[in-house]
Amino acid sequence: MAGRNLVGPEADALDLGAVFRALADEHRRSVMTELAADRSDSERGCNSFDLPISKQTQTHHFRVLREAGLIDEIDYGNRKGIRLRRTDIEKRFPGLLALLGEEPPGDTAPR
Amino acid sequence: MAGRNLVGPEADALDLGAVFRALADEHRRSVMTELAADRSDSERGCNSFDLPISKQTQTHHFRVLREAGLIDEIDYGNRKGIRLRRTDIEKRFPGLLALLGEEPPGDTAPR
DNA sequence: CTTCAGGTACGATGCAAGTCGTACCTGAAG
DNA sequence: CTTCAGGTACGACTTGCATCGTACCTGAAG
Repeated sequence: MAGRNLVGPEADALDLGAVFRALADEHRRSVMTELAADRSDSERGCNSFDLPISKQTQTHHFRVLREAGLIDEIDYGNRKGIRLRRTDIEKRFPGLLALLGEEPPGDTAPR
Repeated sequence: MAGRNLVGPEADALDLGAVFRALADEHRRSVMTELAADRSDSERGCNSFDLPISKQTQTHHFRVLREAGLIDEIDYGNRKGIRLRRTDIEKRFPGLLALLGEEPPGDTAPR
């Protein structure tokens, strides 16, 4: 469990309702789709997704994703890292991340 | 495409966002979990789920599921039949229905 | 030290959605 | 015909949530 100082639920405690609610939002789903597409699972800066929303709203969305157990947030003080919890997700909900790839890219426009 | 007089989107037009939004609600997810568990895919009456909500709200939820492309609603005039669109769902989002079985039964309490 | 960019906390706002009350429709059974 | 259960339509209410404004914190660079 290295590099996870802003913690979400454990792998066994992932709630399907929270996951679906998290993925119901277009912006959060676009983030997850990008993360799922990168098989290297490298840590990313949270402004590397260029979401068309304010900083405060981005903070809110990343918090929702973390509390759903989908990502880790690594706090560096004045910046933050994002990493997909691929193994935990695949363990609890196998095939979920593959579904995100089924969505045609470019459909991530707000509403 | 027999027995589908209240139609939702075609199989190719299923929207992942609409699906996740539909499955984000506990009541709708409990319906889908029951339907997914029955491999015979027999048609069911829409009061066979004993949801702890009023008739009007049930109508609303079944409409959302239909418009998301997850179920068919067969109108008999004074009653209604519900059938899971398993093949369409599996074609567009393979593995999605299996995820619903990952949820422990009895977690379908409201809120 | 000051400055500045990245990020968070708190509150307010606006809109979407879940819920139900009332009224109405439909078809089957008396 | 009347009665009744199942279902819908419309509207109202309430909650949840996405969004942003303001203020504040953190760490790095001058």
